[in-house]
Amino acid sequence: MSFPSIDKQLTLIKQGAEEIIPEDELRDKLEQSRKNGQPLVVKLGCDPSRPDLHIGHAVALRKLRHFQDLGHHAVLVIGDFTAMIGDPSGRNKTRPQLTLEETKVNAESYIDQAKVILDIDSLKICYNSDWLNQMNFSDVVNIASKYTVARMMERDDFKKRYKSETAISIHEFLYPLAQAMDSVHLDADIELGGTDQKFNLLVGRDLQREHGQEEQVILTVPLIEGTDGVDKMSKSYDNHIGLTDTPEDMYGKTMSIPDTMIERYFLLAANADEAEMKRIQSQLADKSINPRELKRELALEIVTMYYSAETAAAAEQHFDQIFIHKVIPEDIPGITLDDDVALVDLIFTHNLVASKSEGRRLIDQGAVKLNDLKCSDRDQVLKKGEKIVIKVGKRRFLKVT
RNA sequence: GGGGAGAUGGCCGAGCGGUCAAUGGCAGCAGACUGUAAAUCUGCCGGCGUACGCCUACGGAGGUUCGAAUCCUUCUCUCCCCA
Repeated sequence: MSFPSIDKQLTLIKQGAEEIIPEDELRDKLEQSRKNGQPLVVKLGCDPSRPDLHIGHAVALRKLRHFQDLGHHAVLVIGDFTAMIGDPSGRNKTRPQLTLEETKVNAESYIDQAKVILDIDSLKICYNSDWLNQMNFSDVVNIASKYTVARMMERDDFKKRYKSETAISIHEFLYPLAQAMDSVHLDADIELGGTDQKFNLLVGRDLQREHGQEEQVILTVPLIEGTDGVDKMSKSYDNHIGLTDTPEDMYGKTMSIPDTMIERYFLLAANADEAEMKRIQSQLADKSINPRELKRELALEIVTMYYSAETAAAAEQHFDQIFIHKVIPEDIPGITLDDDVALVDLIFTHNLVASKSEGRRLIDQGAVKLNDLKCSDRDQVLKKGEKIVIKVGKRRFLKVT
């Protein structure tokens, strides 16, 4: 097996990376591996407590893919055991604990989605319950004795929670230790993770040292902000772009990011290289391009990544139709009326509004259109057999035939 | 074991006997405008009723009061200090 030059490897590895600790050890490891023709073991842990992946997860997955492309040995650790603990990282409260069965189902869909990004043939997948489940209480006491509370409290989120007087359960301290044991078990050379994982990744180094292993190098990637441009992308904030989203949604959601996020998305979500980033930066800086055009480019690129160029082009066309030409889409839900019905009731029962109150409010605000005509009568009744297209806001439609 | 503080709407966070369906910020929704689902401005933002109204809500359960998110008792949970 031959590897690209060290500099070439480093360039790709560093692309979009937040931190590499310590960088000179990475270089050493790369040199060693190149000399011996021995690939590095690169570990990425994933949390199967949620089944849906989004492009935030994809940042780390693509980084892992980079290592695969360089000829290294990628290992995806499914944290089915650690999911039972519930990683508190970046959270301000304890995560719900899941059972092994629950995580198993999630893990399968996770792998299925990760396939789109990773080279599945050369990927090693393992479950950390395989070794963590074997440990007994005295083993746990033993590794727990290797770490002090003061060190645990260095972790930012623990510190914050402690300061803000929110609960920290003892078992949460075990999470970093468990994750570190994964590194020991795999004798990992490099571990990847989001910036919120930095502490956990560093614990891996400590435990490896305890076990007489060469310490892993850690590489963190930024956590991408969600489509609101404010919070970290997360399903629970409802600001995520899911890997299994339809191409239309994926395109549309990308178009909805604030302008300030354009650069970041290109770098983290679209894999833009240095030259491309430079171009984008200068275009944004000198205003030689309408930011909208960059977003189109971005959206097209992202959809292409997860689907195909043709699908992406179709998604773009779909978007233009609806949002620029404001055409009513083809595939809207349709119903037939068997009786006269109040408009408010109809849009409520078909989930176009969350409550009848909201429906009335929207009608008052002129947000409801019947066949493209504003309807301002909150008592509007639709007659049986009437054919009409109802539009609530810009995106909610119902066809009555 | 002892002493103290606290639990408020999706989140953060005011309120501390009536005027509280509860200030404000964030998120969300809509309208205008536009470059799009960007930015900005405006409006809405518990439910049910066409307005007055009714119901449900301020950790749970009781109680005091004409009246409680606000006071009392108790339970659950959290935090701090001392041992």
